Amino acid sequence: MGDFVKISENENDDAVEVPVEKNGTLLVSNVAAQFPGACGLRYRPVDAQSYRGVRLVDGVLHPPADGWKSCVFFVNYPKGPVIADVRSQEKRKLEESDAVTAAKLLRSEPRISDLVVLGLPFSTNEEELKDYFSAFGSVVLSQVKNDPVTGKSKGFGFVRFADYESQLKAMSMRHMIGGRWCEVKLPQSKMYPQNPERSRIFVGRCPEDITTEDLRQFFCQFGEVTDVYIPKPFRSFGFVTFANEAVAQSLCGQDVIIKGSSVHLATAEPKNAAMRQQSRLATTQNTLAGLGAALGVGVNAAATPAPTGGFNLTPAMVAAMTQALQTGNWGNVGVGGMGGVGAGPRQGPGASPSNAYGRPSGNWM
DNA sequence: GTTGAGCGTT
Repeated sequence: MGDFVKISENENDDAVEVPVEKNGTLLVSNVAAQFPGACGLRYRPVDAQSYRGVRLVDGVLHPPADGWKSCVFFVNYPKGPVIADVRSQEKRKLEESDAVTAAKLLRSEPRISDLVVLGLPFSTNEEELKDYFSAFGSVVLSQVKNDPVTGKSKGFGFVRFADYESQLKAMSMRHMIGGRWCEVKLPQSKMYPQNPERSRIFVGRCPEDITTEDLRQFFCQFGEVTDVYIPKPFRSFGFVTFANEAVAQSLCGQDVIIKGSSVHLATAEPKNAAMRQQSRLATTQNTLAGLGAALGVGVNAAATPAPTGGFNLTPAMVAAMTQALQTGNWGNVGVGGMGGVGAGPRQGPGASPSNAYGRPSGNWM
């Protein structure tokens, strides 16, 4: 039984040893403690030229057949469409599609977010909270939530940093504040509302020898896979369900190579739901056009050729953006920049310094 | 004057 797993960010980076649980599994949370934002692991089996994902169930990573000691594992991050990995699977034979171009452009820094601080001493005030977290970087928001009637602290609050690096640092460790261990997490309110129907993708053109395990191994590089289904008798397609619907949606419309076969990924929504989706998209065209303008790209959900210089966003990209517009969360779409999109609140480094102790403007609707 | 998992009166 190995005590540690060697994990590194990239092939050339030094590995970090992350402890294995008593039952031989590895917790994603432990990986994320060393690699903030990590959502999974992949590795190179000796007999394979492509990466293989580590099985992930409910935040628990299960050891591959050869165990944790067999090789170094690499960190997966949820940065929206994982184009680079798809392309390596395809041996870079395919032309760069519009979706790939769009995804590369859209794939910038992760977002800054307010962070919830749990477990504060009831005596800690907003100034002390800010002073503590200033050790990690510039604090642009510090709040302690009080009981409306008693006026006393409820023992939790919120902080926000001016830059994402500070946020990562603060999120990657526990904090001793006023003599108590406190937790710092992304707020629940910022989590994606998951729609089970949109978390599932259709995998078409499957070869007959494909197994649910093949699909699971391939798709877990993009995010946590919660279910794989191949109808019996074999009908050349299957379904893969992700824990995060944005991951599923980011893959739709692509062709990927699995076990040497080009399979097609599409939305698994029923037809009537797809129709409703279409009309919903139509209503957001103006907003998306504004987004496209901000990014300097053409936006066209029908993927017709752009006049000049720009490129199109596929329906899958538009779907991901639409979701972001509706939830106010761009985290899994990866659209960078604090301003100019024209949808959703603007908040953060650009906000006035007098915001330091309160009245955050980030209301996320 | 007490408490101790959680999620934000604007």
